[in-house]
Amino acid sequence: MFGHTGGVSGPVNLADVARRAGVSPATASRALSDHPHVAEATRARVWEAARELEYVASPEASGLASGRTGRVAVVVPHLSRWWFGAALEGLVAQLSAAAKDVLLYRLGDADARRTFFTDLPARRRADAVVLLGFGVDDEERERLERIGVGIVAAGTRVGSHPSVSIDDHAAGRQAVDHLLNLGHRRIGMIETTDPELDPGQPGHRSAAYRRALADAGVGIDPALVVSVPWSPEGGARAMGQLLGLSDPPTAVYAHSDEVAVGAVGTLRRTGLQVPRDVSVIGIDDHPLAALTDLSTVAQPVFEQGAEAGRMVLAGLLGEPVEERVTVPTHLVIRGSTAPPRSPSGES
Amino acid sequence: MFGHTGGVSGPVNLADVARRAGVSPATASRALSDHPHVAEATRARVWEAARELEYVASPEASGLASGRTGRVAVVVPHLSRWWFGAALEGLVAQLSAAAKDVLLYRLGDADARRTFFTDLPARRRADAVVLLGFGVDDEERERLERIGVGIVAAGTRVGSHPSVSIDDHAAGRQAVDHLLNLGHRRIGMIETTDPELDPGQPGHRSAAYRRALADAGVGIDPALVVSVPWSPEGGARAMGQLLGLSDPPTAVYAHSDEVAVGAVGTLRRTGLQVPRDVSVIGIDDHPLAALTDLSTVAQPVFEQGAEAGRMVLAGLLGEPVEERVTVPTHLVIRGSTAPPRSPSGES
DNA sequence: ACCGGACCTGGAAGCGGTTCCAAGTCCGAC
DNA sequence: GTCGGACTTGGAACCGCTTCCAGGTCCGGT
Repeated sequence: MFGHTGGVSGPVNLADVARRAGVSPATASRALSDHPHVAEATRARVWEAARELEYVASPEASGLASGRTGRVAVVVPHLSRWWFGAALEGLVAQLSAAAKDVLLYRLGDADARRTFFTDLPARRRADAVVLLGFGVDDEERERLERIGVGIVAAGTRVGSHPSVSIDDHAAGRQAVDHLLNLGHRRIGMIETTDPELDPGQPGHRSAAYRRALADAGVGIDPALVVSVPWSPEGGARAMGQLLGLSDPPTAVYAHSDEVAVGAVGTLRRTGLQVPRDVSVIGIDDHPLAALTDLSTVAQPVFEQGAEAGRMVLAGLLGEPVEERVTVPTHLVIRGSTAPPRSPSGES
Repeated sequence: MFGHTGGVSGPVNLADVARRAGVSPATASRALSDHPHVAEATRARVWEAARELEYVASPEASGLASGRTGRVAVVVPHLSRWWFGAALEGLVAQLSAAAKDVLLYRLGDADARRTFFTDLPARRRADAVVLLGFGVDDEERERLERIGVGIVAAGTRVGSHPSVSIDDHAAGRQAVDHLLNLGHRRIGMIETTDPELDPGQPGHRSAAYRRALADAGVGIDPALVVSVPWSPEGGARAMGQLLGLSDPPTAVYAHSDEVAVGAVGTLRRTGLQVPRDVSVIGIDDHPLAALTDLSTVAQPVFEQGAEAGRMVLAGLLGEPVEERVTVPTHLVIRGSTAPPRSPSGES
């Protein structure tokens, strides 16, 4: 069936609709795009004709003529990770409700990334670009801006463009404070480095850890902080490293649930019990967290995508767009965190 | 920055490139699209001019003129589930390597679905449509075919259009046969019903279960088969139901890993040990399976998306496309399956 | 030296809409 | 009974690129 181009008598054009409705193409066009200054009766007749003919306007033609594409480009670093899929879902829901087409660009590796920002394939292809969990550096941002279309970010900040995200520092504090409140004093952190996500921005989730400990008057032991690339395996490895310390932590704060789950796996394999021997907390409220009874700090992911979608649509309509929306996170206490076995202070 | 339309002196057009290269637009067009019958020197000059000017062709204009859009529409029922994200990743990798734009349509609910097949928004917007884990009934298929573009399916079959998928029956047998080989005779099945996935097709994974038991001479107890909607919670619930039987199963076969993980959760909560008390096996080899040490039947997901992409590209080039590619699955034995505690036969 | 043909290249006609501009209609107001 | 203006409508000029068609060049063959 490939190569077979269309129905019996070729596609239906605006001219066909106009003829059937007994008006000029100009009027038909106005009627269909809900312009003012079209008699109600005429508008109805045109719509009726269009319906009967199953008319679908050629986006190419109307785009060429109007200069608008009706498309929104979405840039993501990953597709198979939960956060991105969920956020994308929220975004797509909004956009398709507004009849915008979604153009998907996945920039997986540095190569794809460079090509994208060099060739700017999105140029002329979309009316706006959404960066979904995709941080860019200044140079990339500048190049992107040269496309001349609206830019919206979700999950990160991009210059002063409208963006929606959580307060990473606050989320980190919610997690670490929870551990502190439980009485933990020797708290490890599994930090994840994901250059795709935030090349420019410093790790707010890490800063929150240091700040929380400082505020609680707990000294920071650099040995308790382990950096790994994002992945459950990374979490497993990091946990192994922490367990190798002469004075291992009684609780561990991981930057994400997936990493936390990896850490829990290592603990189990080692024969240690969670939370009896070690408490573990993550961030995200990944579905996996509920399944594995992991305490975490929940963030509304779908909602962030949806909000980004709303921002894009508002921007496209010329409406004012809030520059910075922060969605709230909240602590979800499950079965992976508990007070330390022996109160801190005793060893 | 919304509404700000482009750089200093407006976008660069083909005419600008042609002028700079000292040729006509016609020749410039031919040179850039690698047509034959263009002198090598001319071609080079044009490319050079295009590079200097950062020329990007207007897809609207070229689409309008050529009748091709350079876009491929992808239809998915979900985005936040692993399978879909992973398959999409494979697909996108192939398509973007061929400079095709990907248009994403998520048809989440019945409403979106109806609208999609009624209005056919994909009409004129793409050169081909890929159904990713998205089954359609005959009526929908017919409407889709009326768009007149190539159709490719991944994860399902759609009429006689090119498709790539696993052999669900074989996968199911690999799982159930594994349990049988371990000595289990009382084997439960957690069946998932997902209308989005396969409205037309019968459950091959279920048929495989019945066939495997029959081949092994094991009678089928209808009470051992539980149907739930796809989700870990569904799996948890189903497991609860199975445990409520007077003679519960010694092993459980779930249609997917996510469901299996839910089942394992219930077992743990009930105080039963896996695999000592009950063995559990799923299908997919979801990353989660490795993390939770779940035995499963692995399927190459990324690869299915990639193959679908290759099929689309071949079809677009007019090359012959295989009608039905079946990718192999293989049993992955992990720690969730073991021989039954008391050999079958004794009760 | 002449001729046919292979190669290159330019001219120009669309592709299918949108929108500016102007013309026409019809009404109420002066 | 005119005249001005608001509302409708049609004509026509693009939007930027592709491609058919034809003209021009240059080469080898006879």
